[in-house]
Amino acid sequence: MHTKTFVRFKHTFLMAEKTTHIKPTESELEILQVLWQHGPNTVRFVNDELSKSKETGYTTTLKLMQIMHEKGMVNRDESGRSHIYSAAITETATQKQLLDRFLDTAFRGSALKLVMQALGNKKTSQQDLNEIRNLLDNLKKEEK
Amino acid sequence: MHTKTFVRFKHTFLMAEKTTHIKPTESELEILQVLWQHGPNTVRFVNDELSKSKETGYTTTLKLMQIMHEKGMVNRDESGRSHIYSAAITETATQKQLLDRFLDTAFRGSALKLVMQALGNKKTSQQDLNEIRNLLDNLKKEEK
DNA sequence: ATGTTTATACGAAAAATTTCGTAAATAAAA
DNA sequence: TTTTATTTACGAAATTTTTCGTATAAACAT
Repeated sequence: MHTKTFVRFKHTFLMAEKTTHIKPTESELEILQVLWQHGPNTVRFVNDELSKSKETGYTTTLKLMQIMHEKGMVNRDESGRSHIYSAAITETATQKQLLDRFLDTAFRGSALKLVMQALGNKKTSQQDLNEIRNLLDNLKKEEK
Repeated sequence: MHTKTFVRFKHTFLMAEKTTHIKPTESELEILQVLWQHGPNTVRFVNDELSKSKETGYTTTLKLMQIMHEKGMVNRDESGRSHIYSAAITETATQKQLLDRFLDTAFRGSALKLVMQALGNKKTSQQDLNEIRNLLDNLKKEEK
């Protein structure tokens, strides 16, 4: 889908084509994960990867990827007999989208609560904790 | 669905009714949010709340809440004419569930990436940042 | 009492997502 | 060449989620 939004900028209004609303389903996300992780690949490869963690029929994966192509979620190279699919949206952009939505629906928008849950529940490595600490320091500096 | 799990406690094994696999759909989650935020309430109230942010028919909300009741996701008091629904699962337990799942599907399990996105994207308040810092300090102390 | 509003129950349509079977084409193997 | 395997295309069934219409009963107002 496609939504138009008004965005205030200085003293003018601009139309912003919001390419938002990439809303991969759970299955689509699993496929994107494979493509992000391993780069452009065939349906066969993706299906083999998915098969490692769950039952999945070849034509099911194929159909899903064809649909994703229709939606513009993946590109495909049709030059060879087996088509090569690649993600058309970046991992971080998608994560940002999903996170925003998730934050709203699950944590009523409170990033604090989400972060605390994420850190509290899981045993996070010492190194990761340090990285977060650095990020915090940077954020502090930025707002002078 | 309902699963039973063994939980080790001291030197004994106990059967724990794990209300695991609560997988509220997006609509169900919206309803739960209202119940968590405002406490036990009627379908009418919940529907009015939802109506503030989106189109929603009364019987639609009713049906959803009835289904949620069947699933054991909410309790209801049928003593009066208008039934009073209340959340049967806690907000934090549900958040933990959803977060775990979300972490896997969207961030491939990396709490670090998720946290950094959450903090990086959104402008988090100074106070929130401090709270996180405290949490980090506590986590540091705990592992001696 | 009679009509109007407001509830629940419930079936079933509508929409979205996922799974699968089969046909047709191409490549590879025998 | 002839079979066998692999691939895409595609329709449609199966599932899940969401929405809605209608019947029925209770409460309320006139």
